[in-house]
Amino acid sequence: MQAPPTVLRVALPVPLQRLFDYLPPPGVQAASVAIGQRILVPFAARELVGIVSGHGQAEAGIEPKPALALPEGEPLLQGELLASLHWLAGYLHAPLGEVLAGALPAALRRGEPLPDTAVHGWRLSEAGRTALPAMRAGKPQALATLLAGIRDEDWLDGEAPGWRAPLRALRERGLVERIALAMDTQATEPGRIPPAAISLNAEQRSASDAIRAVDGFAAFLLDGVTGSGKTEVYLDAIADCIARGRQALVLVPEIGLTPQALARFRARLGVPVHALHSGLNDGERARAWLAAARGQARVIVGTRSAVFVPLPEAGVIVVDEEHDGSYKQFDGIRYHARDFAIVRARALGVPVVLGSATPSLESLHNAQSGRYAHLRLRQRAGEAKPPAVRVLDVRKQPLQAGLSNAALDAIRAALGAGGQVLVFKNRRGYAPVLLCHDCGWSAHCTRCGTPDKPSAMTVHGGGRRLQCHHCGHRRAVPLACPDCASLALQAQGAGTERIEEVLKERFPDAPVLRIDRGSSQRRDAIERHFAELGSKPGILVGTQMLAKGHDLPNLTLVVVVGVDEGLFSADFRSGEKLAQLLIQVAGRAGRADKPGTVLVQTHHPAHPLLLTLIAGGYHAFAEGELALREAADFPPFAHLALLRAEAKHADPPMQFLQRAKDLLGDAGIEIAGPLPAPMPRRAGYLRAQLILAASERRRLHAALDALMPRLQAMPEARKLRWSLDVDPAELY
DNA sequence: AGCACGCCGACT
DNA sequence: GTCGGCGTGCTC
Repeated sequence: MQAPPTVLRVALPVPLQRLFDYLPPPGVQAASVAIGQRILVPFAARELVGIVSGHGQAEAGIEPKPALALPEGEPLLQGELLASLHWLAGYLHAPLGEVLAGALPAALRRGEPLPDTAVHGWRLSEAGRTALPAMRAGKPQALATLLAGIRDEDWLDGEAPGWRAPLRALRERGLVERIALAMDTQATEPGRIPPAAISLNAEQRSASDAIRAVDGFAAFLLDGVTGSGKTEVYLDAIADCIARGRQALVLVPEIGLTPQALARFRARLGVPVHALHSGLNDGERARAWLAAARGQARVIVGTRSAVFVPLPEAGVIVVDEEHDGSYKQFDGIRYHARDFAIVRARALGVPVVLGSATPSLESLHNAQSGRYAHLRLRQRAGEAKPPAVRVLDVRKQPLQAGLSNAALDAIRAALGAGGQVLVFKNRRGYAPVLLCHDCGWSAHCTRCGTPDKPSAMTVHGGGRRLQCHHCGHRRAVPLACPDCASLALQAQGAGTERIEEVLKERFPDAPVLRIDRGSSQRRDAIERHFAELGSKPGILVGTQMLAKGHDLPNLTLVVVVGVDEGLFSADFRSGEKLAQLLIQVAGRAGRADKPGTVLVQTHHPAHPLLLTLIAGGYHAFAEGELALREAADFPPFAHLALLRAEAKHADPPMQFLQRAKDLLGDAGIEIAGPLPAPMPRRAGYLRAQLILAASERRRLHAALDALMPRLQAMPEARKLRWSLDVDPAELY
């Protein structure tokens, strides 16, 4: 017979691979505290919020402290989610406490009380009904008209964007009142747009039938060209899931969660759709997370971190644009939301649908090996033809801000025919370098780069500011050359700002809109830009942010510049990324009845990636690339982990990684390095890395299981910053 | 990771 | 004579 527990084993958000024992708070029995409950405990000289992860007896020699409080009587993490998070901590070789804390929304991680998840609605008060007929036309009046009947806040978010400002005005005058609604009231709220019948073509139908037919876990790769209507298939699967009384989780890339996309889901599903993304404040995020935990949120659409929502009544998980790089977290807990979504779907026993026009090589490989069901959508809706893609050889051609005369001529022709043009730059931050025309001096970051290969700073802010793209360091452009005092300092190369300038000069009659992180911090800024342009002839200039998103009905020409960096990058994934980007960008041209053209400017017109991509499309490229990956023993044919280290001096990282390599000994895995990282200096820190690879995942993890505790125990480990990245997205 | 403790340099 | 630099050590 087991003695009753006296202590609670608590997982704390500290980088230590162990649990800590506490007595329950005064007056509470240890046995009455559930695993998964939040618990406030004293830890060294501070207070931390931990998660109860077990019960036990106090160990000899340790006097456990009493916990301070249990914020609530019920566990926040339980069932499948808790089990999956345990698995994730093991897979990432990360401390359980950090993984569990990372799964909670920030407000709950800080120990704040559980928010109210009741749904609220607004309606006119008695005074409001009296005042309405006499109100002046305007936003408050329009909102007051809507509020003649009860409207819940989700409905208002979807159907009356920006309703909060006029509401404030009405509330201040006492014309409206807030009412708590029951969930079912909300779902059947009159005035909600009824779900439109989802009509599917034959391909969509068969994909949808395959998804509907599964009972339990199955993974689907929904592999459909741009415009083939993958969203219709998602909507159908979600509608089916709702009809069966289950919850649906939809993951979308960071830039994919637009108000329009949400509105579409809301309108088509006819049930409340809960958004979970970085645009929400902590309170709103906690509320959506908890609403999912309580089964109140039936459809949750969110970015990367939404993969951590509890789904007590899960029915389906969808990962849109599954190849997108934003699913991988780059700091802290380095998880991959797509991969964790698959783990969760398996544990939940529900289907998971991975959708993309340009699937990751991992997913294609899994589809080919039969682990995923491969659903292809080959038809573009609306009879739109795929665009004609042409390579423009710019060797020895005069370039203006990186644009050749041939490209400029094509832009002129497209504008002349009433079309819109997208000038897409492959990577932000290449080039606009400040150069002295007299002596050749150029501006470099003092904190980054190596002496032989200093890292150039790029010109921003209309030519007045310099910024380092590696560490973010900024300074003003000097008035004169520091070396020769000449005043002939000029920006060289073509960032999007330079391209914009040249285009404005060349095409003074056409609107030129630049869209990148500098010019449009917020999502709605992009929306405004698009609205501004409408369907008039004009030119859009931008980077990655323009690769997908809004339909531009009149977009007839896409010019791509800066692909050459992607063709010859050191990273094994750069070819895949470039191919995906080119296909995504090309997919934006030639909607509806207008044929589109894509011009790819390059100094390497015969590069196999470009030739294969143009002749055979993404799948032909992927075939070839998979063969290369197999020959080179790279993912998905090998499994990688990257051990990174950095410090203010060069030696400790290299020595630490060498120690790690020695500890690994002959563990039966491939080890490369330690090597200085390709960009070895970053913000004054010197970085190095050790690449670990194995053809079998088990062997890699067995080696890491043995290595990690020994690294953590090393005294040197405290003197530098180091981290392990399992399944790194990039090798630098 | 924090945070305290501890032991050496430039300030009122 | 103190304030404060960050090296070292610990956290139930």
